[in-house]
Amino acid sequence: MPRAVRERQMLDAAVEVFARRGYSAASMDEIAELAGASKPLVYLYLNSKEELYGACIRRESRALLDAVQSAADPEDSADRRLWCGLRAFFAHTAAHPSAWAMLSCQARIHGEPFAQALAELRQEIVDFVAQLIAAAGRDQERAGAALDAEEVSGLAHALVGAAESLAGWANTRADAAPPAKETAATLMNVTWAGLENLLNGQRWAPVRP
Amino acid sequence: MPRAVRERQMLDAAVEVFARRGYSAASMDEIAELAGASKPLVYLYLNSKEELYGACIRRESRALLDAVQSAADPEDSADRRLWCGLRAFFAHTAAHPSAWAMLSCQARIHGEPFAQALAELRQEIVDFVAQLIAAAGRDQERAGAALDAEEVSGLAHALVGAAESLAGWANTRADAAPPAKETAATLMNVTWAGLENLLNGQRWAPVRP
Amino acid sequence: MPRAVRERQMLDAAVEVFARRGYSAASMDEIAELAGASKPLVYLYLNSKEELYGACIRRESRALLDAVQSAADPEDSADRRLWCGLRAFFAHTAAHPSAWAMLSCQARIHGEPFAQALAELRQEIVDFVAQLIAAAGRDQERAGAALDAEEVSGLAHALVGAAESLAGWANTRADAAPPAKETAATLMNVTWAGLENLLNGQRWAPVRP
Amino acid sequence: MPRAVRERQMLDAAVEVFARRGYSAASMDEIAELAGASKPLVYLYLNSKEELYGACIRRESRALLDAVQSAADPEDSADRRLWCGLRAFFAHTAAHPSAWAMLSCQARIHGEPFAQALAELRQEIVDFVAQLIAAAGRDQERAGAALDAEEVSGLAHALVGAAESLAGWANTRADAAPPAKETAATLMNVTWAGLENLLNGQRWAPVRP
DNA sequence: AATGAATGAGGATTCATTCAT
DNA sequence: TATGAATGAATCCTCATTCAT
Repeated sequence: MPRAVRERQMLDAAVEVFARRGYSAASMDEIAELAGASKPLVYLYLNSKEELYGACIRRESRALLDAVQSAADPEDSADRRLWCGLRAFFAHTAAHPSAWAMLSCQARIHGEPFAQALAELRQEIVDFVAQLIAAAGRDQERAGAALDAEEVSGLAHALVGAAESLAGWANTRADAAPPAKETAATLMNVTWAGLENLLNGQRWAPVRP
Repeated sequence: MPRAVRERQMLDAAVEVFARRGYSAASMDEIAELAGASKPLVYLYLNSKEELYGACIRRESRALLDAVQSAADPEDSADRRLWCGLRAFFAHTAAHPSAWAMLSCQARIHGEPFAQALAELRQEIVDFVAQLIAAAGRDQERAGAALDAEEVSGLAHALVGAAESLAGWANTRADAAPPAKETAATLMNVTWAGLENLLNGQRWAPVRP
Repeated sequence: MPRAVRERQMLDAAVEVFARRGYSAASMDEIAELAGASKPLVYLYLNSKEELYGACIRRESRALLDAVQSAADPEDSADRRLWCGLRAFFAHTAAHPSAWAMLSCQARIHGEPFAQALAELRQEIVDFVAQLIAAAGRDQERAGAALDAEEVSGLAHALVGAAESLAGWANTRADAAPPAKETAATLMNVTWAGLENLLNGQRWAPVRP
Repeated sequence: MPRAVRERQMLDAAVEVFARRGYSAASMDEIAELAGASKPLVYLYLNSKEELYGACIRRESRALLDAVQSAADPEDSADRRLWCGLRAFFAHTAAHPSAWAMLSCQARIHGEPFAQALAELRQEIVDFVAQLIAAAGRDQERAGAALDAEEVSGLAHALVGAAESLAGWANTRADAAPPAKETAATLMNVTWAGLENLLNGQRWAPVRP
């Protein structure tokens, strides 16, 4: 069996196992067995548990980022771009549940190796969303209402967190998961109006009872 | 040193270490050392790694839930209740970063023991938010616009995910973390307008370009 | 509670636990708990696991030896003395099953401490039986047929082994254990005729087919 | 070194150590060292202390049973069969003293794992002997004197116990152990006459002085 | 391209034992 | 007389990793 094929099988198996168990509880034995190869071969191709994990993360984050970024047509309006990106995001996470479980489950553990790689992926997504929000602000053509970078970043984090949460929620109901389109709509429903208001300078404020 | 005190020290240390490393990578040695006690004593009081983890999770989820639930005055309007709950949530997670790291980091790993307990905590929070949303719908007094349970659940998940993400984001900037009030405001800004629209029967829809 | 009483409770508990688990698998915790005392007290009175075990063995072997030896009236004929000794043996082992389990189960493990003490007890019993056999030989008043010491020792070992085995067998059928008298009769039935024959110079010999 | 060979070395070492120390006091470290292998290898091949013990017991009981059962020619008379079986038994236990020590030492400890397996081995031997006794009864062709099953079982237990005891006795005098043939003769001497008497309906009875 | 054989290092857990009171 | 608090030392077991073939 040619090396490239074997290597892909190994990564597939590793993603599966890392998703199921987490990094430290995953065992190279289980991975090798699931990959249908002997452990020395796994080591020959991928060197160590840490590198294997790194390779999994790189492969899966690239795939997810590609899916999201290529879904947003730069010609479109900001809300359409966001909407398309979200649809692509939910479609991808639903199509690759193990990959998403691996990426999302340990995104914030600091001790594990490659926590940084995971954090970077997350940052890239957040940045992408932040750009969309900023672009929407420019579409609005109201320089006065411009949000500061800090605030945009916060909004992007909120949006991404909501998306992650919805992706996980959708994946748990394996039987009757709502289609990506619907999940994306839910999220647009909750957030877009608020974003528009913000960009128009309207803020929610607590009403003294 | 009396047992109760020691036990609390141990739980504190364990929360710290579980947060730093995750369940499986955490070692009882490290926990015992951080607690300033010997390993056998940890076992004497808390029986096993699994039970220790369980005790940590129970203690910290209860504390977080209490903080959030007791912050919302049932006499208030729905948006005020949500606002107060969020403020309490962000204040608590900021005050107990390790606890929040422990609770949030592994919320979705399935293999670990107590994944279920974690999932239940999350569900309780989601339910709490879902109630608030439903209550807001009733405040609106428009029976016709009532959202179905499924949709409310989705919205709640989105909101909770956004909150979790913001809490993590706030905690990473230890130096200049925004105050809970501000973070809560950000989240209300993004979501409340959308929720109100929904409750009024207005939905966001993609505009064909 | 006076020391003597407590000490007896401890020995009782220890015999029970040593019988159930064997020396090394028995834990001082279990013994202390069963004795209804704290571990430090056990150590105060009995010093160490090894000494505790020694005390148990001494107490129980002395009791068993006393029972057997005091049952045989030196005025009686050899077979009566043997018969009475066996009855006493089976009665005692049936009345103190834990003690017998403790004494018999590990009689031959060499590594354990006090294996020697156990071996000595066994030797004392064997010697007692050997004396009876030798006495029976003298009763027979046939100097010519005298068995050599070696052979007598072998016979005694056989008899004692048979008795031990029967005692264990009787103890396993807790519900319907045969009375000591019957067990003793079984053993006399199998062995006495053979012994008499031997003392008369008749030996069993394989018959070429 | 091929796996089969290594595995045998491990079993040999384990039998040795279990015999010396008993199950719970035996340490996997000592076994591995005696086997000339590392501990992980022992675990790789034999899974756990418990399974290793089980494997030892199975191997050694099978060997002993085979030796005894194949020694008795079914064409022979009952006493010859018994005699041959005993000779084989004593020869085997003398040739494999560790195995016999392991099998006999803990035959009656209840808590240990595999106590049942040991008990079953013993029962198989007892049953084998019981069959011989019953067969001897049939040879006698005196239906009237037939012993009931219960009594036969008791006799078999006595005989087996005597044999075990003699085997242990023979093994302790490593220097000048009597040959198996002699030990077997001793046992036949003590027991066969009694058995024959019983089968002829004659019982020993205490004589009132 | 592929693997059976092998291990050093480390982790969870238990236990006999002691001290301060 | 009696004990709550505490631990050093072992023990079972697992895992990432390598070598010889």
